[in-house]
Order: sequence, then structure tokens, then C-alpha cells
Amino acid sequence: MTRYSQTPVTTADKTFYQLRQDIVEGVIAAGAKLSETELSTTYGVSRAVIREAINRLESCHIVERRANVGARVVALSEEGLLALYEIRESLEGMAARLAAKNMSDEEIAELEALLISHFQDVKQGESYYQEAGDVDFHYRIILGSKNKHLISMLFDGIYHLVRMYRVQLGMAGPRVTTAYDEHRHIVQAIANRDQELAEMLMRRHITYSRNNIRNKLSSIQS
Amino acid sequence: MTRYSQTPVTTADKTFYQLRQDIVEGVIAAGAKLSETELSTTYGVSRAVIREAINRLESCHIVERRANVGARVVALSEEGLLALYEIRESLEGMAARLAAKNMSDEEIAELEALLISHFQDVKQGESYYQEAGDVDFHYRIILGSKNKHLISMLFDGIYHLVRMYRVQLGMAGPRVTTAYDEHRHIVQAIANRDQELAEMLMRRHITYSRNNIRNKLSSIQS
DNA sequence: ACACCAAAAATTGTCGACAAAAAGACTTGT
DNA sequence: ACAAGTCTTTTTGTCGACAATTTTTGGTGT
Repeated sequence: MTRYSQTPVTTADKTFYQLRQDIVEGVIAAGAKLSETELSTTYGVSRAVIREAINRLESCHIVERRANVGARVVALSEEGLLALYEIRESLEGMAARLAAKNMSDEEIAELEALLISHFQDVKQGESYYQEAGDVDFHYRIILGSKNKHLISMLFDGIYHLVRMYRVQLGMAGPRVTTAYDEHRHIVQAIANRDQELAEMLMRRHITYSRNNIRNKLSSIQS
Repeated sequence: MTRYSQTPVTTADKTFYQLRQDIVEGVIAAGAKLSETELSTTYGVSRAVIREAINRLESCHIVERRANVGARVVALSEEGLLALYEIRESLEGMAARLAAKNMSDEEIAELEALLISHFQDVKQGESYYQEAGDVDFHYRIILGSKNKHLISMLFDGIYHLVRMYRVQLGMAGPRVTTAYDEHRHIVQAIANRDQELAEMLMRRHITYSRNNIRNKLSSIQS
């Protein structure tokens, strides 16, 4: 499988990945200030390395930086999450459309196989599907778009932010069986090379997730 | 008007903007290697500053970097440009949808006024419309989406790349009068708060541009 | 007590130097 | 003449120190 994962080579790479993980997982709290000197001692690297890592985190929209002042981890908000899902609807809808056009027959076969293995999991009542399975499914379609920018925007940017919300606001979210059906129909459309339908179904699928999340959020807040 | 333009404050900022401009305008050729030491003498700043600038250029997908090897300006290709337009179709379509939902009545009025001033230009046969006017129109709608990520992706990323193609492959492109009509219909849909239609018309508008460009490119190559 | 200004402390921005890795040049052997 | 390996050179990666800016602290006057 052609996976999309750059192995870290330089220490700045490793520090960037580590920092991103620590922020996404909540080890470093949302909204917290990132002191360069403090982080450099914590992670045992020079300030230059920390600076490079922070710069890259800024490009991902995981931290916000003000000149001569410093960087803060972004604050999580309901509207922020909904904005992310608007992007996802747009970009992943297009990804599904392009996947229907550009995926090889072999890749589609693999996608169908993945779906079947998920079906087994769902039938056995495993909750595996919820997180990794869902992500894997979407990953394949995004990769199937064969559009470099699309892939990078979603994998390097949006997805880490989405995960940050998922982890820190605790949205594992069910929707397992219904989501499975939606996935199935999307794959079918892709297999039929029906670009319009693939895009439409994907957009709906994400809109549903979005509404599901919004309901949860408002029920928590009330 | 709430414009989207960060004024450079640190020298790294300025160097980044300067470098980006020089690449977009072709002063530094597409595909060229970016030597850190060379650039630091050319621009009269330290290597650390150059490195930060290059890192930010990498986030914009304007340069590609390989660890321990160096950075190169991206190569321009037909498929690369078409891929950019796929993203634009998706993202700006969503922007138009969100603009129809989120723009204030005042902003919409300003947008209509802008359109009228463009109409004057077109009637007088001015070619002003082609570049700045078109960009301004799209900018307002993107800003009108009120989606931070959407705005950043297009303004900080895609648009500079698109301009790089325009400048270096010399695509000023006519389509003036037809594009004007398309713009008019889009504004009308936004004014009517018709989200579906606004998105659809914007997507068509960009698809037309895309096809126009593709025809030009293939006619050049043949 | 509060507002305002000035000095001190802390933090970010920039720089030059050293370490590590890659690219190029040269030698050697077949 | 060509290939492989080694040494040299060049380039990138990392580090600590200095400069510039912001924040905090402390004092002064009203």
C-alpha cells in the first residue's frame, strides 16, 4: 500500500511531530502559550529547532503566532469545529468526485475489500470501526483523488485539527452502522465511475457527521 | 474595508514576501534550486532568516524541500495548474455558498457596487477588469464566507500559485465579457441568499476558466 | 487609590560558528 | 575506458550568544 507518511529524518522533524502529537492529544492544553525557551529545555533541543517546529505548526493552523509576542495553541470552539467540517464537506466531496475519475480498478477493489473487512468488524460488534476504520476509509478516497494539494491540505492540515477536537472534546461518536451504509454507497458510486453521485454522497455523509456533532455539542452545553 | 493583508513586521516576514514575489514574478525561475548561503548574501540577511522564509514557502507549496539536500522552486506543469483549478472549484464553490449565508446586507451591497464599477470599465473597453478586478471580486466572496480556514487556504496558498502560473505562462486570458455576466449571476444568487445556486454558479464559472486555460495550453503545446 | 512613566526582567528575533550530511573530484584497480 | 571507492568540498542542520522588542515591576505624582 502506498501510504502517505513521511518518516522524520531531522531532529526538527521529530520535534515537530512530537509537539503536534502532544498538542493534539492534549498534553499541551488548547489555548496554552508556547514558550520557546521552556519547550527547548523540555524537549532537549535548541531553540532554533523549536522555532522551526512552531512555524510548521502555525502553517497547520494548530498554533497562532504574533510577531515579537509568541505562539499560542489555538482555542477550541464549536464554530471552529463546524468551520472545519465545512472545509471537509467541500474538499472531500471533490476528493470523492476525483476518486471516481482517477482511482485505478485495483485501488477500487482494495477499497471494496476494506469495506468488507469493516463489515465483519461491525457485525461482530467491534468498535474498531469508529476511529481508525473510518479514517482509513476516508484516507483512501482522498489519496484516490490523485490531487497533490487536496491530499496535503487534508492530511497535513485539517485532519490533525479534527482529531484534536475529537480527542479533547471526547467525540468518539457512534453513527457506526449508518456510517457504514453511507460508506458502502460511496464506494458503489466510485466503482460505477459516477462522479456526480460520489461527490454528492460524500458531502451528505460529512454533513450528517457534522450535524451529529453539533447536536452533541449543544446537548453538552445546555 | 476589512482587508486581508498582514503587514510585514520582522525581517523574516519581509524576506518571505520578497522571496515569494520574486518567485511568482519569475525573477527566480521555476524549478531553480534555492541555495541558503547564496540567498542570504543576495537579500542581505542571515541564513536563519532565509531558512524561515523557505520553510514558509514550503507550506505554501511554492517550493519543495528535501531533508539534507535543499529546496527547489516547484516546476510548472499543465496538470499542476488543472489540479489547482480543481481545488478552486471545490473551495470557492463552498465560499460562494457560505457567502450567500453569511455576508451582511452591507457587504452584499458593496459587492454589487463593485460589480457596477466593473461594468463601467468593461463598457469603456478597459482591460483593467482582467486581472485586479477579477481577483478583487473573488476575494470579497471568499472573505464573505467568514470561514477562517477557507480564507487562509485560498489567500495564503492557492492564489499565489495561480498567479505564478498566470504570470509565467502568460495567461492574461480574455473571457472578459462572459466572465462579467457570470459574476453578475453569482452576485444575484448571493443577494437572494440562494446558497445552492451561488455554489453551482461559482463552480461553473471556475470550470469555464479552467477549460479556457486548458485549451490555451494545449494550443501552445501543439 | 489610581494613573502614568521609567527601569528591569523576560521573551522573541537575528546572527555567526560548528557539526553532520550530501555532492563532487580524484585516485586506483580491472 | 570505465567502475568503484575514498577524499575533498560544499551545503544543510543545529547550537549558543547577542540584539531588539515586549511585558512586568516599581516608583512617582496627583
